[in-house]
Amino acid sequence: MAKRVTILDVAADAGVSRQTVTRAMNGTGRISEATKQRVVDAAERLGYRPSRFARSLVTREKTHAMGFVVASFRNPYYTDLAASLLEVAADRGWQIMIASTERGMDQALEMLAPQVDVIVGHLAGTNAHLRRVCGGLPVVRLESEFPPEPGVHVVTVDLKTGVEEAVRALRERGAQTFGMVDSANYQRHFGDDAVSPRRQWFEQAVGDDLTGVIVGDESISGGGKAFAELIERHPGTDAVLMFNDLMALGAVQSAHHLGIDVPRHVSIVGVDGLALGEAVDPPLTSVAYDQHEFAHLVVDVAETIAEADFARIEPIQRRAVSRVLWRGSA
Amino acid sequence: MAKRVTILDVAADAGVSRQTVTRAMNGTGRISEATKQRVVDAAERLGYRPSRFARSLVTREKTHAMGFVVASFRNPYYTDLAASLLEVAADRGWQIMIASTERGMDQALEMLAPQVDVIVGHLAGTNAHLRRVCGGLPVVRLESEFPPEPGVHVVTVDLKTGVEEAVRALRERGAQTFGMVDSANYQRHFGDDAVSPRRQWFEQAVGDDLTGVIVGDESISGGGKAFAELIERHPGTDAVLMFNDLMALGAVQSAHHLGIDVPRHVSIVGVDGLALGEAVDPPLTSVAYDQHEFAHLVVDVAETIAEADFARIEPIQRRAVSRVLWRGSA
DNA sequence: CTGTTAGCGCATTCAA
DNA sequence: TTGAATGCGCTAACAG
Repeated sequence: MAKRVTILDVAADAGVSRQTVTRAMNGTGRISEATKQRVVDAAERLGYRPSRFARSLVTREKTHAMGFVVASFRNPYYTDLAASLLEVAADRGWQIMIASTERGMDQALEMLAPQVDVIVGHLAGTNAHLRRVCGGLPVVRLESEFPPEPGVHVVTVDLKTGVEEAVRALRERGAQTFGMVDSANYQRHFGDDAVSPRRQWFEQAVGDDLTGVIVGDESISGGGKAFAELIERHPGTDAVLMFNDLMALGAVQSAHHLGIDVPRHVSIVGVDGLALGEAVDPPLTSVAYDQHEFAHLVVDVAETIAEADFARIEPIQRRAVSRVLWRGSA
Repeated sequence: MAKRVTILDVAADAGVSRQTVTRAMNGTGRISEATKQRVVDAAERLGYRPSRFARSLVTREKTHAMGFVVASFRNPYYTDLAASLLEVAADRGWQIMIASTERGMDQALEMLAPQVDVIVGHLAGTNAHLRRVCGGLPVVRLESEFPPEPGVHVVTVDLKTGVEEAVRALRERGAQTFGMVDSANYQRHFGDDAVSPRRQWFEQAVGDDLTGVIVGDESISGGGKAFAELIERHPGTDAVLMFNDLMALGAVQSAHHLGIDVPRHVSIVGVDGLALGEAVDPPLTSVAYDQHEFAHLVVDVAETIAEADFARIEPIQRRAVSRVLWRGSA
């Protein structure tokens, strides 16, 4: 492995001091065109590339880096969110480094931690565990049910309001009986008796008009299967809340196969407001959060942490609003 | 802005030398449990966080970082590719930093360049321009028609073979007349007379059996519109190649609206093999490249560059194969 | 316009 | 087990 070409090598080769090399490479003002050219040529010939670490060390780089941890980029929920975060972060001078937890969350975090100033993501595990794995790095948990604490901040979405709004509006449109497809993940994590928050809000909102709740896999096909089962077991249901848009996509497909007219016979409402919802027929109505607002909240928190120079500060909690995005399926 | 807490502050607070702090923080062997605890406590109290730049500078970090430039994360083509790249890169010890060119390619590159060891992406512009903007950083162009040159390497997909295979197989299945929907982007870039490579390969493969080619926007709706126009102008067409899967999705939707049975009346073939193609009905047949293989080729190139210590080396070119992924639409 | 000096914050030698 | 020196590669500040 060849020794690294440093600024000194270039300086020697060009017969100048290292400071002159810096000036030539960075175009920082006062330098004669001739020597600049000589330095640039030498650098090119030697294949010189400034060390980003050394440079950042001395300039105390003004752009910060955020590590974004996602479960999987195969899931449009995460890619949609990543798209918004990428846009907002770029506008506000933040870099995004991404890692997926498909090979294990701890491994992803260990890889990311040395490279970034703050970790952001839908993280599992206790706050204490996260703090340990992240090596003292500030963490921003997304959609976490754990309360924030020093070093671990939280950004969530108030889906409750959106779910209530959806139920109210569906009633106004004539819906009288409600069903829901919940995610199996929740029970897998917290036990068979556990009831997901979304389901709680929904059951509270519909009261006695609930026909039934079926649990399904968090995927398109899982949603489709669970929806079919729900309709079979509770044929009178005329409005269904799907745990999220991915599952709702499967429900729309499933309804199509079963010959059920959506939304005339059954209204289908998803959660998240994914762009993908527009690609199906009918387009998906969804309890949507504003991804752009959400991304801004995340960067807000990161910015606040950065302004405190990444020292210990009061834990922060932010909450984005949600509202029903009426498209075609309800 | 508070001064940064350094290792010296912790050392002073704990009443030890800085090396002892290093040892305590990194768990590097010889240190008594008592002093270690004292140091860790002091670090915690002061909110000490090691500088990743200083550390990387001195340890010559073994994990490299790759800057991945995409046009937009709203486009499933890029998110699918990013997912594969993320998986492969993680397995092979590479970090991925992502930036989108929605706010301008040069801006994205300038942001990325100081943070990574190599730039990868679907880049526009001349090689010379890229080299300048990237500040001498090695570049890997994806799907580029520019030949590689020192410092600018290339990874492409051999779609020609896949397109030929598709036409041959469609003929065997009875297709006699062929149409195509091309992307308007190509002509926008290279002038109205320009013919995209995909179109060239397709026209060459179908010969006299071509009914027509319509140009459309590179989007779901653009594909749908162009497909409808193609069928209207050339009603006899019984097999259509869509420029890519995104446009093909629109074509399937459009056929549905027009009451055209796919694939009985018209076969539809996309290009890229996106996972999204499985979510529609009928699922999309596509000239697919193996994203996993493609990602491996990209990391191969990056690895080769890294092994040469990022010095000037012979330009590299790699090419992934493609084959037809028969699903339901053809 | 150019060179010299002095760090940035850390880990890796060495001694003690 | 701990401490003292040294250098990673670079740029900022001050010379000249």
